[in-house]
Amino acid sequence: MSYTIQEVAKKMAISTYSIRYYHDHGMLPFVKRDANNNRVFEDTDLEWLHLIVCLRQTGMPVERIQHYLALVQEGENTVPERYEMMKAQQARTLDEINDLQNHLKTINLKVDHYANVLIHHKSDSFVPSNIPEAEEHDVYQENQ
Amino acid sequence: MSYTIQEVAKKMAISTYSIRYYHDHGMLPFVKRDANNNRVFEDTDLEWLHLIVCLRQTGMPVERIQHYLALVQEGENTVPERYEMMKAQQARTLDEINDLQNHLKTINLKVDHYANVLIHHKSDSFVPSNIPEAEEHDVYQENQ
DNA sequence: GCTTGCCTTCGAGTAGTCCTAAGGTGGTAA
DNA sequence: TTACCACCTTAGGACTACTCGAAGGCAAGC
Repeated sequence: MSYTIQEVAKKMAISTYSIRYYHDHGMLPFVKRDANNNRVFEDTDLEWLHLIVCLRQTGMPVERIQHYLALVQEGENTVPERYEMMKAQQARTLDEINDLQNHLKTINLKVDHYANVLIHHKSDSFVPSNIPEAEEHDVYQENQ
Repeated sequence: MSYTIQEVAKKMAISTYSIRYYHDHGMLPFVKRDANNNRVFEDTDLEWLHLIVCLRQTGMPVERIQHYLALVQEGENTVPERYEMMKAQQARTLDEINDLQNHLKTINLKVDHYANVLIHHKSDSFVPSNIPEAEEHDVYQENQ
């Protein structure tokens, strides 16, 4: 199967701009062109791109991805470095998920608070002020 | 309690550059200055900043955060809009956590694969090629 | 008095994405 | 044949949210 840039963009849920950017920066080395110079993507390219999207969205900079892809093409002797890179990315992603889950708790409190305000004091209750203290239903509390 | 910009940066695990950026862009409206023009952060400022960091790290653009903070200062009649904003952010964050968990699976497969390669064929096994097909232990497979 | 270390402002640099402009190609249809 | 649509191309600029460097102020310690 082969695909146009637009089909690939839809499949991967990213923009055509990003795909061109990755291609122009050497991250999709197997993409071919048709007679009209249009990019033609094969399944192999989709796999590469899927990995690129995965690494980008877990926060790996383009430069590191380029390095990783170069290692893949270099051969089996680069496996130790690739292993370390993926382990680092794994740890990084776990951290990020953890951070997001903590942030989610803060947001949940806000949602609950506003839901309560909307149900209980429908503009008829005493509201002391609108300085930020009025928002302190989830007072920031951290380490120590 | 009051804090220097550096103490706040450490507490929030962000750079002093970012804090100045948020302050310069009106997102920390209660930060005071000492006799030497240095920023002085109180606990109230930490709460605001904590929320800013939370919203930023869950992907809300600075412009939206500015709008949200303006709504907070505007008073109780903006609660419905704030409620909608926080619900949207909640949904967005759940999506992002989900995406990250899927990406993590891909990365886990890579880690496992490389671990296997390192244990079993310690450079003495038959390696067919180093074209990307050699990497296809987690072939990209998606919708349909 | 000099160094160290923190703070300040201002302006420039960066990554990655997004968008516009200007143009080419292929298909359909009046 | 001409018009139009929908897609593709490139080059280059705009944008966001930082990130950093330069140049300088102030206070403490030797």
